[in-house]
Amino acid sequence: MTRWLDEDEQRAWRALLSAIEALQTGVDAQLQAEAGMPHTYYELLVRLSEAPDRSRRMSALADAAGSSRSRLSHAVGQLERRGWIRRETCPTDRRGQIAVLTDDGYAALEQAAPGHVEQVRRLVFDRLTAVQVQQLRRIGEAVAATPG
Amino acid sequence: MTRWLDEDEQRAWRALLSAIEALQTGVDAQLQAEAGMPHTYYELLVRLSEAPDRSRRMSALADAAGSSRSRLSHAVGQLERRGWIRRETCPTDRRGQIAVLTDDGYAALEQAAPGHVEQVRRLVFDRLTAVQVQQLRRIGEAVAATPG
DNA sequence: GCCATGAAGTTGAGAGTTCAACCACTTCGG
DNA sequence: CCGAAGTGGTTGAACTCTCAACTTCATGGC
Repeated sequence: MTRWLDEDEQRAWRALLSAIEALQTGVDAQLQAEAGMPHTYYELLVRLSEAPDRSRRMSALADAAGSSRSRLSHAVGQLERRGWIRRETCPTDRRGQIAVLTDDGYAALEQAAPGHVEQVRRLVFDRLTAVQVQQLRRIGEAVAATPG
Repeated sequence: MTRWLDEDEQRAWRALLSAIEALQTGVDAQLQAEAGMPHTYYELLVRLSEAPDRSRRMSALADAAGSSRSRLSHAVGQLERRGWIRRETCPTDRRGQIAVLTDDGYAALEQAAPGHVEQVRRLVFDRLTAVQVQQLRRIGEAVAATPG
């Protein structure tokens, strides 16, 4: 006995899917073109830049960026090759790795940020009222909340 | 002179990113596990199933599903190999191709749909009030609207 | 009619993600 | 202490997506 989506839910769901598609394409294309990295990589740099000593344990970084461990490993490998991140072994747990944002990485982030924010504004905030921004936050938080 | 995001925008943006991440992972994992296809493929089957004769020109299908031409070509190739879609050449435009949902494809969709809807409900609608669903629709439509 | 231009689709290579193993190390029960 | 189970992280293969050519066919101006 499947409870199908009613008319309103259907519309909302499809609108959401279209919005997500537009967002991802727009954000990724901009970052790829102007900064040579996908949005997921940008997010990693952001999270690292906000952390104490610009560094974080791999798994903490994965959680903060909403990434799987595997994805993070591959991504950090790539970013390490570019010299934007450096790996250090954790002193208290020899299994652990610590990802550190390098100066070059920080510079890359600083250089990429304005264009990215501009694009986010164009794609999202220029299209919404202040009230809708509040609504969006509530909705986003509800959907993002872990208990699935 | 970059106009950075203010506190509220920042929160809303991050909540949205987390929500999108949770959604994509949840939806894709469910469909992959129970139906052996990613969400983008599922969308293609849905759009075809709704079209007259269960068929559509490639480019119309791409637009309807919010996909690039290239992505669609690859995807239809894959789905054709599974016998879920068939290609026909367009009678009025010899460049054109028409994607047709096969009976097997329709069956696959019918089999996949309940679990998918269930998951969408769990991830989205069970977490929102009716009012929020309306809000979400408005916001989604605003963000999805083409004029970038 | 012809040619330039543009639209419809496809293709292959490169990049990122997932999934399932896997190794190294830590923790916990006995 | 010792072994079992669990945690942290990596790896390679399979898969999907993007981007930039490229082919084929339609169209509009001359």
